[in-house]
Amino acid sequence: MNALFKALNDPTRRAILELLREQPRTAGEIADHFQFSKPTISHHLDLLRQADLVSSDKQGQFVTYTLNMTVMDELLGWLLQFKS
Amino acid sequence: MNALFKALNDPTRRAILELLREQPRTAGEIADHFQFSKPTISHHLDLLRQADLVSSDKQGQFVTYTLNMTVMDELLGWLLQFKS
DNA sequence: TAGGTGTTTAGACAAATGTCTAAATAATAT
DNA sequence: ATATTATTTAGACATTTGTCTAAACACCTA
Repeated sequence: MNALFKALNDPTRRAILELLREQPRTAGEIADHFQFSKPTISHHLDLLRQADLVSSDKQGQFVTYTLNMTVMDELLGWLLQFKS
Repeated sequence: MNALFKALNDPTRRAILELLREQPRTAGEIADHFQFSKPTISHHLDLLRQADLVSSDKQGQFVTYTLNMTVMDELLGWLLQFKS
């Protein structure tokens, strides 16, 4: 839960999630959408992976990142606890 | 949205929200539930207020904090965008 | 085996964060 | 008035965070 909120507490990381909502993308493709350096984006992806918000799959030299919804459900559950 | 995620990115602040879920409480009552100093809790309450997650109401020397659900709905909306 | 491309790791650094103590403010009670 | 209680403000300080550049690693191609 800590890693989840930590990962979500950054606008760039949230934008990455919204980007991946459309389709999986490679690290490079993701980086191209932002003005930060590739190492910076790589670090953001690492935090998203630590929170289990994305999964990564290496195919050759490319690493493809995919959105992982299951952990969002955990957040949803936490949130719904307040709606009652 | 930034202030919201920032406010949620701390276990103490999330615990405060869960505490206020039961009923409104004064700053002192809230502080009594934690081992941190009162100024520290006061600061946490300030961040929660900035995110509009709680509202505060001063009556005499006591300040009562109340959970505000409307902004949680905003988060819920953001979350549901991924569920489709 | 080289050289090129995609990605991550390492290390540095300024800015933000969470905590504390001491002091200030505000309301109440004697 | 003075002291007591409730809360916040101010300032300090160590830790964490987001960013960068330079270098390393991994894979591919000729």
